[in-house]
Amino acid sequence: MAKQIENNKSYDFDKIENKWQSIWERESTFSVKGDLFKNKKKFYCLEMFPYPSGQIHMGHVRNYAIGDAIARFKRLKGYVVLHPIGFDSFGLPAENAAIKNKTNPSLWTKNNIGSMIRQFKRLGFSYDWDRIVITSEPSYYKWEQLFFLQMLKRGLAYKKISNVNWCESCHTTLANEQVEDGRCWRCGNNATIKNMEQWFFKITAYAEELLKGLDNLKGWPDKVKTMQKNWIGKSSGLSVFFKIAGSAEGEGVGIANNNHKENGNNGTIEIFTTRADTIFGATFIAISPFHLLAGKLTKDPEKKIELERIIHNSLISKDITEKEGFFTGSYAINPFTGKKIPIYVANFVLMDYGTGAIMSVPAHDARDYEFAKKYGIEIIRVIEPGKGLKKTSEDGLPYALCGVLVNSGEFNGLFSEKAGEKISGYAEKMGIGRRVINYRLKDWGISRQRYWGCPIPVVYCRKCGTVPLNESDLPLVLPDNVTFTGEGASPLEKLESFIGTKCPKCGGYAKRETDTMDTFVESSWYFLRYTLLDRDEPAPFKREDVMHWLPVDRYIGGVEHAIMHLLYSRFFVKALRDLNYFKLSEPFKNLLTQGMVVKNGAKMSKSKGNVVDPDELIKKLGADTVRLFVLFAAPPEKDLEWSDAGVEGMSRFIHKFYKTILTYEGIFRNIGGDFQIEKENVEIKHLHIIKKNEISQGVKKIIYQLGQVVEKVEVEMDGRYHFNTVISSSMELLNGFNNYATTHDIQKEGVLSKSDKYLLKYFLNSVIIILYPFIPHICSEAYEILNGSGIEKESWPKVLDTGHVQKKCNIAVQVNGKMRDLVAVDLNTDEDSALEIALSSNKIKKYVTHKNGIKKTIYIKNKLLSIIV
RNA sequence: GCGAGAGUGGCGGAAUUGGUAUACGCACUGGACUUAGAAUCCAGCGGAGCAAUCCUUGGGGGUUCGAGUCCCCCCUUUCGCACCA
Repeated sequence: MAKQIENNKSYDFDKIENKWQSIWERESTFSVKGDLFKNKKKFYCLEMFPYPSGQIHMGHVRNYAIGDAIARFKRLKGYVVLHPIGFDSFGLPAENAAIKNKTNPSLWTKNNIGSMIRQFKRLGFSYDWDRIVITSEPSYYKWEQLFFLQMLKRGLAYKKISNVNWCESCHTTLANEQVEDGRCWRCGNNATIKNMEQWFFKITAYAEELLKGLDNLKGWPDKVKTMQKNWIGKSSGLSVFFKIAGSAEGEGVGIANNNHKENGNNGTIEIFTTRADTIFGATFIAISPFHLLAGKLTKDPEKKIELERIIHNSLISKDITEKEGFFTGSYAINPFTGKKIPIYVANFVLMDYGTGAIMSVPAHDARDYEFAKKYGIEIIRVIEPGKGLKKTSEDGLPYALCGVLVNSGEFNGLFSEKAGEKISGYAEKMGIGRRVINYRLKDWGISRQRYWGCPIPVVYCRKCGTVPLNESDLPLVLPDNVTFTGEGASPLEKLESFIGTKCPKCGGYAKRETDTMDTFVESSWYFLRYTLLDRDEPAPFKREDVMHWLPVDRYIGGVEHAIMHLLYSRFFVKALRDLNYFKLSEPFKNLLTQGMVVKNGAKMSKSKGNVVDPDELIKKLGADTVRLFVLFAAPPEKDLEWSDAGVEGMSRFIHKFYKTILTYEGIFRNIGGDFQIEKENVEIKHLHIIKKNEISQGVKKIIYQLGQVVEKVEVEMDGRYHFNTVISSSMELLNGFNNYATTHDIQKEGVLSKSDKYLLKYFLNSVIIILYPFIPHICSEAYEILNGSGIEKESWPKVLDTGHVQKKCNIAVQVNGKMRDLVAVDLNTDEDSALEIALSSNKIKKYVTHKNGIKKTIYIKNKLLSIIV
């Protein structure tokens, strides 16, 4: 009923939006085809593609409205814009839905994609639909399997047994990046540790490049770069070999041929430290419970049970609530002091960082201190706070800062940094240690024990071992004929028709790999696939297309992918570069991370009951209104607080905007063609010439204001993307126009000169163009009403010089730094006359009684006069 | 604990470079139109005060003729990492 009333009035958004959406669809308005783009400026505008859950939410609307505004703006600025969309369609929800509803994941996914496409189209996003990517289709993942085989050949993909993160609820392993706060990123279940054989991508081979590359990503938010930097976690230090007392004594401890894996085999134990300067204070060695030596050195049966218990606890949860451990019974020799120090097993020592063993310096490390106190281990101070160094309140222990060495033999008196250098040098010279660089980053575990993912193209042959498929046998298609029991393992593991195959090498019986790839693999290269128009090409993409379109000029998505997706993608592009696909090192030049949409201060979620459904809102108020609100209510990088009343305000504005166009349509519809404002030198004959003396003052003024906004918006739309300020400026322009129009009664015959009419039409057209990126339907309609043609061939408005000279301006007058009055002065008035005028103001007189009393003045032309008395 | 960001009316937010704080919108109040309401339009809207005037950008200090903006300390809050040796 309410809608009926609205529709009977002027703005029938359903009709208008459907009209333009069908035009865009019919004419493929936003497709980039053929060679058209080759000699024009390009712009690759990309939003993170969605998982096809079937329902879009406000977060999507916001993400894609931002991207669409940028894409449409760039087109107006003359760029050929690649603006694609696709679906990240492998993943667990499809499989869970299949279990729950007894459907097929591929069918479920297909249906969801269909309804999401409908929703995107209903929102009027300007996508190039010819380039859609659906990652669960063999035509897509075929290439991913090829990359895998090529990476395998290069050693960038490999298999190993290790302790990996396991989510019992998702029944699969997780990469390190996918464990947040000890929990599974997807379901929030507590992650445990499992010892399993897994496929890995060797992302660590690129650790240094991934880190260094961040410096060049000028268009990324610092926040994201810091997060990646911390995640990569580079630290340089010293690894030192401590002899184990009583084992193979006298045997040389040369390290020339030693490597990590043999650690402990030759009667030594290798530790890693970033504080070599504290080595004289090392009073015990702590090793991880998973360390090879933990089992070897622990002889006492009771302690063996203790070790088992600690290992068990570490596997259950990554979270260590209390430090615990035990003395193994063995000692090591501190190579610098020559003293025997006990070797402890300690639960807080990580096996997969450094060497899995540390030298513990309780005097100068809080963790070691806590442990030493608990087990009564000796604490020796070796660092004193030096002069000129920042001191802690008491300089008590543990003292973890730098300082001057004491109790450190020949190194006494040196500052930490220098001492660290010398000690490291000494260790290297004596062959008992070496400088090393460690990264926190681990290789990317990509095996998933689930069905709905990209099959890993290898088989296991009893004779030949692990054998990759031949490239010509790709794609290895994920079989469709599976049954979902919902019990633990992937249905692939029971599908004999899939598992049983021939070994590509010997032709004998072989079993297929039943794990599938992490879905983050698909999203690591989809942005490359978009560049390929002809999907029948026998290639994942063409080098020339990638080199033309990439890097992505503006990438928009949620900050939750700051590490996972954005790090994997950077790695993948570097790996493909090294596989000689193209010369490109970084995929995303500029990154915009948008905030969440919240209601009543909380993230929208079903459980909180604060979800706003975009579909319903579009039905009620239209796509333009919804889009305008999500762009107006907050700058993109901040969280957006939902407000139903605020949305209605946007609807009101669009009504007003449309009404203005309809009201003045009659005056401006027949004003056509290009025009030129008269200039002294050149005039182009076929253009309408606007005579400056024919323009009324009011028109000059609003054209001047338009120019100011056009310039401001241009800056905003090219970097900061604070659409809220752009939209508010547009509102001011419209209000200004309406004010002028009503106070001057411009509809009356003879009020407007022909030049005025040309300029006011230009004004209205410009407002329409400025708003078009945000509310494209109504702007297309408004433009057509005034001009009889489509807005897409329009370009961004120019700033016109109508000869408008502002004669007066207000300057702020301060007395002793306090704002006292605003006075009107001629533009560019000099200081003396400005002061005269200011002093004639009653408000100023009150504070400045005598001109002689003035000590000093500060004058900024056309802005401010500051008087000090 | 470490690291990064944020704190401005009743609310979302503006002020990009130190120079008229509170643009734009929402909510609210009054008025016009109407039998009435909705919608629309007009006016008002940081706080205190009759007023002149004073106060106001989380709190305190500082630099400056002048600070929301720069510096120091503190508080609150959001996010990320969390035994990475």
